[in-house]
Formats: sequence, C-alpha cells, structure tokens
Amino acid sequence: MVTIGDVAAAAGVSRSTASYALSGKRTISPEVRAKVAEAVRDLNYTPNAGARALATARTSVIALLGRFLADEFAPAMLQYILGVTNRARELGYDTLLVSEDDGVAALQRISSSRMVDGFVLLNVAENDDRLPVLRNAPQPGALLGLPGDPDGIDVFDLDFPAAGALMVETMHTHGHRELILVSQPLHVIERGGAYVWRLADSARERAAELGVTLHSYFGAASQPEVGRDLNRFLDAHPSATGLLLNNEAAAAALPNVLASRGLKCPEDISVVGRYSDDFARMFSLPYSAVDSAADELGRRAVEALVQRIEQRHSTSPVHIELIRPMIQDRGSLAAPPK
Amino acid sequence: MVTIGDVAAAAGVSRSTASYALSGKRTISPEVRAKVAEAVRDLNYTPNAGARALATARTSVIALLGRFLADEFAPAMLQYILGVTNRARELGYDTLLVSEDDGVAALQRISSSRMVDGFVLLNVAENDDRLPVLRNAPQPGALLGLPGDPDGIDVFDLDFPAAGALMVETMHTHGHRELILVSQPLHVIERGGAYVWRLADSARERAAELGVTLHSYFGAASQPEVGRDLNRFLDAHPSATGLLLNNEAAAAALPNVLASRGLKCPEDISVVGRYSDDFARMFSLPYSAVDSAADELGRRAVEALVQRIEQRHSTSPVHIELIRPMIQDRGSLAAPPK
DNA sequence: CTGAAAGCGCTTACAG
DNA sequence: CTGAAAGCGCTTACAG
Repeated sequence: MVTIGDVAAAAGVSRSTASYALSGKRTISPEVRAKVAEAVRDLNYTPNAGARALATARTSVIALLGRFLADEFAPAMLQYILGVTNRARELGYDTLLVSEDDGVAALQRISSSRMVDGFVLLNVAENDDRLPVLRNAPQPGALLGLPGDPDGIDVFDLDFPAAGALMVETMHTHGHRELILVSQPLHVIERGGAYVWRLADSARERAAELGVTLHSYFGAASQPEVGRDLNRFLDAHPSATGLLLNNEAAAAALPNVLASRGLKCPEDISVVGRYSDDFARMFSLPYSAVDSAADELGRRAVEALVQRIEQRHSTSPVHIELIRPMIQDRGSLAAPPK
Repeated sequence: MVTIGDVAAAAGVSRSTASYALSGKRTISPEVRAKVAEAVRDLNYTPNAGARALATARTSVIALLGRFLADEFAPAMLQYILGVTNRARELGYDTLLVSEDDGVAALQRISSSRMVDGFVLLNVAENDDRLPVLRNAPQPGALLGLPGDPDGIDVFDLDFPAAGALMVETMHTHGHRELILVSQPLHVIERGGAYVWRLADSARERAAELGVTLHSYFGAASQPEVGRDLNRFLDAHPSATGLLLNNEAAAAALPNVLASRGLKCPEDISVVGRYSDDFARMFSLPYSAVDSAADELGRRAVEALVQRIEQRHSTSPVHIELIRPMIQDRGSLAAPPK
C-alpha cells in the first residue's frame, strides 16, 4: 500500500509538505507542488480513507436510512435512492444504504461509530422514533417526508395537502361531481404514513367546498387484493365518474380492472394519480398524475445536508421545503360521460 | 466523544485490557470483563470506525456497484439491492451503494482508498471494463451477472440458457407450435447484456429441436414504445399462440395491449415471462414467469464475498453459481385456441 | 491474567 | 515557504 510517506520520499519533501501540497491548505512553491503531483501520479497514490477520517473527523460518507417494509410498495423508493446517491457523489460524498429493519438501532450504531458525516432519512413517519435519536446525534440530518414534529431538522416533501386539493379541483374543472379516492392501505397510516391522510383530508375538504361528492377508501398495496378493492369501490359507486389514486399499486392494477369492466379512460371514467414521472413511464401507467418528484426531493435533501456538514456550527435556520404539486398530463382526464 | 480510554479509566484497567475484553481475543478475568462491560454500558461506548479501520485494515463495509442507465429498467434492480444490503447486515457489514456512471473510476477510487472490504458488482456486462480493475484490487469481489470471462471472480446469475429452453419447452408441452419472443432492447445487448442473447439463442435452439417456430424480437424498455412494439409483433404473426417475455417493460405493458386487441390470456394467447416474483406481485403482472431470483442471488453473492473477506488468503476455488430456472405459475399458460 | 508501548496513515498546530 | 512532531482512537505484538 502506498502512503503519503512514499509520496513524500519520492518527491524529496516531508510528509507534511506532501500533505499540504495535496490539500492546498498552505502556499507551496510551484516546483514542490509539481514534484508532489508527479509522485502521486507515478505511485498512483490515494489517501487512506480510515486514516483521513481519524485525523479530520470527517468521512465524506452520508447514510441513507430507508424503511423497506415487506407490505409496502418499495419500488417507488428507488427514485429517492438514486436522487440521493447521485447528488451526493456530485458533491463529493459516498452513500451508505441502510435497509435494516430497526432504524433506531441502525442510526445509533452508525452515528456513534462515526462512520458518516450525516443522515438522510427516507419514508419518515408522523411520529418517527428515529427523530429523537437524530436530534441527539453529533451529525446533521435531513428528512424525506414531513413528520408531525420536524423541530430542528431540515425537511423535504411533496405538499400533500395541496396535492389532494389540486386533484379534486382538476376533476371539478372537468365537470366531475362524484369522485372516488383510493389511498394507500390503512396500515401505512397506522405506521405513520401521515401523507396519506394529509392528502385525503385536504381532498375531502376541497370537495366539500366545491360541492363535490368524495368517497374515500384505502386500497391494498399489492395484487390481487388491490384489484378486488378497486372493483368493490367501483361497484359501490356506479355514478362516480372520477378516480383519484394515492396508491401506486392501485395505479398499476387499474388498467386490468378497467379493461375487465369494459371501461375506457377517459371516455367512461377520468383518472388522476400521484406517483413519480419515472415510475409512470416505466410501468406504462397511462394516467395523468401529480408528480411525486422523488429524484428532486432526494437531491435537495442531500444539498441541504451537505451544507450543514460543511458549515459545522451552522446557525442557518431549519428548512421545511414542501414542493408544490403539479399534474403531469397523460390524457386520462376529460369531461364525464353524459 | 467517548473513547476506549474513557472506558478503561471507568473500569480501572488499561486500554489494552479494555480492548481485549471487548474483542474477546484473550482471556480476561470475569470481574474485569464485567467492569468493562458496565463501563461500556454506562458511557454508551461504540468503537470509532475510522480508528478501527486504520488499526485493523478492515472496515466492515462492502461496496455495491450498480449501473443505473437512464434507458434501462431500473426498478428490477431494487430486489438485488435489498438482497445485498440485508444479507450484508446480517453478516455484520454495511453497504456503500455506488450509482456513479463511471464504474471504473468509482471502483478504483473506493478500492485504493480502502473504504471497503470487498465489492459486489451489479449488472455485469459481457465485456465489463470493471473486471480488470477488480482483479487487480486488493479486495475480493463477487459478480451478479455472468461476464464473458469471469476468470478468478465468484459469479452468481440465473441460468439464462436454461431459462430460454424451459420457456420454450413449457409452451411446447401445452401444445403451442408458434411463439414470439420479446427480448430487451438491442442496446442492452450492445452494452454487454449478454443474458439477453443467451436466453434468446437457447430458446431458438430448443425451438428448432422441438419443431416449434420462434419469432425473435427486441422490444423497447419503456412505454409507449414497447406497447407499439408488442402490437407490431402480434400483427406480424397472427397465428402465433404463445408469447415469451424477457423484458420487464413489455410484461408491464402487455395487459393493456391484450385488452386493446380484445385478447384474453390464456384463452386466446399464452404468456410466460422472466422477472422476479416480487416484481410480478407489485406490478400486478398476471403472467407465469421464470423467477429471476434477484433477492436470492444478491444474498448469495454477499455470502461468498464475506467468506473471501474473512478467510484472507483463501485459496478456495472460484464459484460460478447459475441458478436453475423455475416457472412460477400464475395461470397464463394453457392449450392454444382451436 | 494484565500493562506499557508501538503503529496504522493521515492532518495540522507549532517552529523556524 | 518548509519540517519535525503530536495526535486522531483503535489493535496487538512484546513483556511480565
């Protein structure tokens, strides 16, 4: 293994000079700098990460803590993951992906062993038990998902209440007066998925204001259950003309359900979903939807985190960024049938 | 920050004794061991990862190098990722997820900085330029995907030739004599996705042996292109009664295509795919398919890697494990229509 | 059964 | 503009 001592020897300078020549933290004569650079190239030197971490108390690694529950719809997570890892690398950081069930234990272990400089928490729950641990950790954090009490931590999320209102308004504008909302399963809420009820409550409220009837349901997170659920909801409300989906599995299952009922979209029924653009493209979902902006949220969380990491005693105020929802039009919205 | 020095002081022993008491690498009197354990608990001590890595030349971290290309079907990757991260953690390792475009540079950087103890390479290409770098690295590696020359590295993959043969045989057994195979896009092969032609070649060969007509095509990796492709293939071969899909996007798009053509599966056409079980469940794919065993392959790769990491001068022979394909029955196979 | 000391490979005050 | 030395927090031969 080639060390900075080898570089120094090859360049004919001291180790400290070699180190400074590399970091640029003090002025070095051009000749010395050139010699060191040459030695680095010749010997193919790369600093030892562990040694550097020990000396500087910085690792250039961030941790991404996910919650990948067996009964949830994990694939939507990939967009967040790639947004985080890609942006982190652009800013000079690597990403430790932590999928451990026990997020509290993982956070504690990784924080106190000083393996990383900061944390991004995915899939943050309303009452997330990782937050108290994060607040006490010496490293900063950023949240993907708005908890009940975000106090002191940067948060990035879609504005779910605004999304719910927007979905209802859009349907109303097209002339729909009776809608069905299919949310994610109840157990997602029970586990702290607050965005589910935030969207649903806001949709209900806006519907009331606009004089629109809204039937609100929870659907399963996978087939074949969710297909049965959709059929059940459609059976129960034959006069409903619009479907709002805050449930990726329902969106994936809907084409089959509509086909089996002989319904065409948007001629017979209008549909608007809430999922990421990439997700829609990859899974061939033909429905207009509020883009969940997973990639962008992931990138922004990393940017905020890195800023806090790099200005240590940062007194900069905490950010709560809720992205304004926008409907990506895929032609699934039209006037209701006569 | 609490160090082993603090623990030693609290327990009234030397730092080395505290260290040995923790590692168990030499016999310690019960009293001392109890005192150290108590101090660790009281002070909430966790070893500093950087310091430990420097002293032991081991990090307890593995790197997972993916290739997440914009025009490929990334979601299928998540199963591999979770298989790797979960199994790694069970074995005491954390996982650095590397999504960098330039895999060679990433491998070089991470290897020479000694950030990890080993590498798992995802999405390995026929002629993967990361392999020469990996062979020269001081850390061991394991591959998910069989390259043209796997020499010296453990490999884990589905047996794609066997999968192709099995798909054809199964159709033949049900009485089908004219089939359409839809593979992944040509650019996936050009980029080194050898499994695509391995499956296709083997399917063609087996079809010839059995006297079955096989029309072999490439389909796009996303909508709406892949939907158009499917329609084109079906138009071109109206007498074909079976569809083989080695293309996740095609599988996701097919339900709509069949519905729009008024075709029922399996009454009018039989379908068999190749994708992971979870994938099928989550995306509501109703087709029988060869399970790509992503989770299991990920887990096995980690096991092999950890074994090599932990028995340093391991002379154990290199493994090439090709998982035997199995068809998960979802009722999409039947006799052809009269 | 335990301790004092060296060493892992860096960075960075301290001195000149 | 440069060097010698201390120190980051561990582990592990070496000694007793």
